[in-house]
Amino acid sequence: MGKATRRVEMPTIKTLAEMTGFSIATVSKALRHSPVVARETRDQIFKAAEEVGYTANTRGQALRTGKTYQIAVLMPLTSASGYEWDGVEYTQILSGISQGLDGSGYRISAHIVTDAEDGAEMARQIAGLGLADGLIFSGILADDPRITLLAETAFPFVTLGRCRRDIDYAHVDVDNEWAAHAATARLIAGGHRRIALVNPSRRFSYSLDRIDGFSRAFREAGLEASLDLVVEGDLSTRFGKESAEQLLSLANPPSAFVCVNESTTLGVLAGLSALKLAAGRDVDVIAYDDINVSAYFTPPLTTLYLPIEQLGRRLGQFILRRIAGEGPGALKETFQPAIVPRQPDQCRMTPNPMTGGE
Amino acid sequence: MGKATRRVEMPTIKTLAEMTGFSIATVSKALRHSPVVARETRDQIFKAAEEVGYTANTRGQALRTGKTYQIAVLMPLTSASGYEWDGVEYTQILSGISQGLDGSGYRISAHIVTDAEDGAEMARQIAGLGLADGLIFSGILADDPRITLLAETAFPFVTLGRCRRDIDYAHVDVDNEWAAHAATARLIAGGHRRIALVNPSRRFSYSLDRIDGFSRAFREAGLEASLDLVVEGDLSTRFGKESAEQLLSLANPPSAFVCVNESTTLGVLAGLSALKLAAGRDVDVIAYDDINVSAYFTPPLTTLYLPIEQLGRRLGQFILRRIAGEGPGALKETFQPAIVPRQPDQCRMTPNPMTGGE
DNA sequence: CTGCATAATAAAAACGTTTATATTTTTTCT
DNA sequence: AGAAAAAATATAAACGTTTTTATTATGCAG
Repeated sequence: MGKATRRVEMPTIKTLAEMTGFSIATVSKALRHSPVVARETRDQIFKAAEEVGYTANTRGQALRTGKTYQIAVLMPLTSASGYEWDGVEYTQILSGISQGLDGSGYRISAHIVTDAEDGAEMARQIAGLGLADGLIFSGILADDPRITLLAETAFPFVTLGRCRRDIDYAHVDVDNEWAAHAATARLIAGGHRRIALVNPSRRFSYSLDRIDGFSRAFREAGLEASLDLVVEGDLSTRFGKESAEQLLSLANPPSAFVCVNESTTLGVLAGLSALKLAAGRDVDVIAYDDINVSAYFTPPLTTLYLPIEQLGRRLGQFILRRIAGEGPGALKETFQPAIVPRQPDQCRMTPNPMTGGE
Repeated sequence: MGKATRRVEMPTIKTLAEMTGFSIATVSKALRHSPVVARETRDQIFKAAEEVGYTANTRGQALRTGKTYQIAVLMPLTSASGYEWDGVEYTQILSGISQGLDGSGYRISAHIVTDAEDGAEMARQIAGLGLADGLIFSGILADDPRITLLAETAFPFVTLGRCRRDIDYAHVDVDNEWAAHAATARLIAGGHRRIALVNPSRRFSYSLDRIDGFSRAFREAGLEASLDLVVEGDLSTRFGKESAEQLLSLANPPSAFVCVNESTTLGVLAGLSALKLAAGRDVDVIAYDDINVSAYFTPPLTTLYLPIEQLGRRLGQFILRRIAGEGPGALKETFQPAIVPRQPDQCRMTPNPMTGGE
């Protein structure tokens, strides 16, 4: 009447009750395949439902059951202006989660958080107010307040990454220690002795994991790790560029880089180029590869490929199982990255007398 | 009792009613700042609310009002395997939308869609079942079924991009015709005559816009547009590389490229590199810059910078106004990209006798 | 047949709001 | 002071489900 094109009245459970002559209770039970209702009546009700195109009203269900049929995902964005590569991998993560949730009726609600405190507050709110039935988040700190917070409640959550505290919770992770070790060992085998590690802040758990792997590779080779060449910062392209420039201007510069993600890698390459150096010729670079694009860098780089979408898929599957009541025990998985060699990664500089292998 | 750590009973409107001695109706009205309730009672009720940390139950509100306090965002992902740059700009878009929604109480629900049909079905569902109060989507086709569908209903939506049909709807867009014209004109002024346009499929509205601008630049210079050098495909890095290789092997190859986004640009650069050519030396490349990273390409490229996060912010603001009842009339904005010169973009090849300016 | 399980369905309450209508209290005016 | 008007609050219904409890119908043993 008043409003233009008033949406046609949606059929409810009551509609079906009137159509079939059964009570709304029976209709509800039938729709949920309850065994107490006779097969024949159930069929009848389903027929009616199909006829009028009935779909359960999520709001009614939500109120009654307390469920939202939503999975909240916290997307960490620094929102540093001009740093717009930030979080690019999140599209793939969301896509993966979405696949993992497929067919379950659960939807994704995305929440942008700008830092750990913000994230903790958001987690508290989501769990406390029941804004979602489950929570997924990443960017895990060595001592992550969100994990300690949520682990105390019964609220289902799964993390992408592990914290360093001994807490029992569902998670999916990449074996960062292994990956950093593999990259570093490969470079050491190629004759490199001064290797830079372009890393995120040590607050992040995976930052520490990478330093561990990095150190182990040196230790296993009987060498002293070039820990003075470990730099940490945001993962922006700018940071990569500045790091490369700064490190290469040192008295005892690196002959190779291990880069934490593609954004910084691109920055490092830009830094090399600004110094008239080239990866694969003057310096070797091995990169973590979130979004499968390093193959197109000039030159193509050796990478540690992280199947990010697959991780996302697992996150989705795990959160569903948590919501279904399963404990965190079996819901832990660590993916081994694949090393994709695209360069010989042989050191072309004479080993520095100060640090070279003895 | 049974369940471990049974979450403490949340205070409801009823709790407040009992605490203050008023009826739940009065409490409800007070909380919503209704003018009918006396100032003094309102203060009393707010004090009680604060005391017990009351927050309105979204599910109750949702059922009663029919509102979900959610904005659905359709994220188009081709999910072509190995093409993981796809949709990288979406993180920024979501971030922008989130900012535009800030303080409104609205949250974002993200829906991954794989193609236009999927997207149309999802739009129909969201609007039909009232899964959200508003809808935002992009990847607009010249004749987009979602727009025609939704424009018929009263369901609030805002698009990122415009379709080519004469429909009145809220949208935010980039002036693609202008941008393609600017890039092409700059290259023509630099002496280029054979210019390639690496473009998405012509199904997309903005693809056509870019061809229009591209053509206009030639027309205004009194030249024939090199329309044979317009290639279309998905916007993957691979597509960029293959396009560059294929175009440069033509008998009458381009001396410059206009690239549709950074993913393809990187591919084009990789293609050039594979042919032992370099941008800025043998060939000029101007790129659209979604995620502000072209500055770090080697060499830095001249780009058309799209303030994508800003677009997102506007999308958020517009959808709120649509939901508040405002018509689409004033909710239309077209952003002018900024051209960021980082190369001279001068043609270094002798003009081809077949097509050179006469 | 009566009584009693068992199966099938119905009735009613509840989830937490909002809102239309009804009631009470206060104010204003004659 | 008393009636009418205005202000403040209360009652009750509704949104669409699910679930507990109650009712009716059916089958079967004694």
